[in-house]
Amino acid sequence: MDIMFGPFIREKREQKRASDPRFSLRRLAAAIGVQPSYLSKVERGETAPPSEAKIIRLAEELGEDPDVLLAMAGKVSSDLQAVIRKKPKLFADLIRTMKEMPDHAILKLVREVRDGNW
Amino acid sequence: MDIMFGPFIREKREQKRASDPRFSLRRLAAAIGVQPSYLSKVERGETAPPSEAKIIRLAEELGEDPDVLLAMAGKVSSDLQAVIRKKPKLFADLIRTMKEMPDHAILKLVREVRDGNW
DNA sequence: CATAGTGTGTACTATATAGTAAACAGTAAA
DNA sequence: TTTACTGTTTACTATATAGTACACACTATG
Repeated sequence: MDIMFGPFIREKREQKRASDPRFSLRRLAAAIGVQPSYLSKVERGETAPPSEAKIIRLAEELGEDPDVLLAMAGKVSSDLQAVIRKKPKLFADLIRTMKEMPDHAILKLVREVRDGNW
Repeated sequence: MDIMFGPFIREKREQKRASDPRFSLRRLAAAIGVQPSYLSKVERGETAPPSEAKIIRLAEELGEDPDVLLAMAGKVSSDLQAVIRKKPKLFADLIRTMKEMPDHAILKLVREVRDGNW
């Protein structure tokens, strides 16, 4: 799940590139603020995925979900971590409980809590 | 919230030490597998908190909640992170939604989900 | 055929993380 | 007064993280 980050980025970039020359490796690298050589190595999985900040910039440029890209890179966004750290017992409990639940149950729960049906 | 980790450990250790000589700095250091000099620096906040593994050993020895100690050290346990990474969208959504809820609401929700009232 | 742009290979580098090892000074008991 | 502890100081160190800088070879365009 970790080796796929680079190739996934490459694929998405090349898809976009077919219709938009701004998605050349060099131009994307410039857009997210890294050297082309570095992005090249990242995309081929020769190097570990970049920092959280660069991954979020990539997500913005490619129109991908930052949490998903971070997960592919073996990371969890620092803002989520901050939420957990403020109430560690509560959130540790919540997450370990929800771990056992099927996707649709979590989805439903989130919707109901957010809609105030709680 | 980060500077308090060391002093908190020292306080808990000294409390235990009053009735149990196994909680001298040197003995506790040996128990968790670090040099006394290192634990000394950690307890005085001279050095950053130890690795997750050592913090968990500390929690075991001191009878504290590992998630709470990790939070004080500015960390989130890697098993929680793994849960989030497996379903990043779902859990990112869940956590950001629950962030706004009061403690008792989260607590109640966890209890009800766990008791199957869901 | 020059030049502008493509991706890649090679060689480093700065900073953070997570500690070790040995010696030192003080206290308490045998 | 030696022995066995206490906690601390000082000086390093290995590994990981997150990249940079420059040169190279190739392709397409004007």
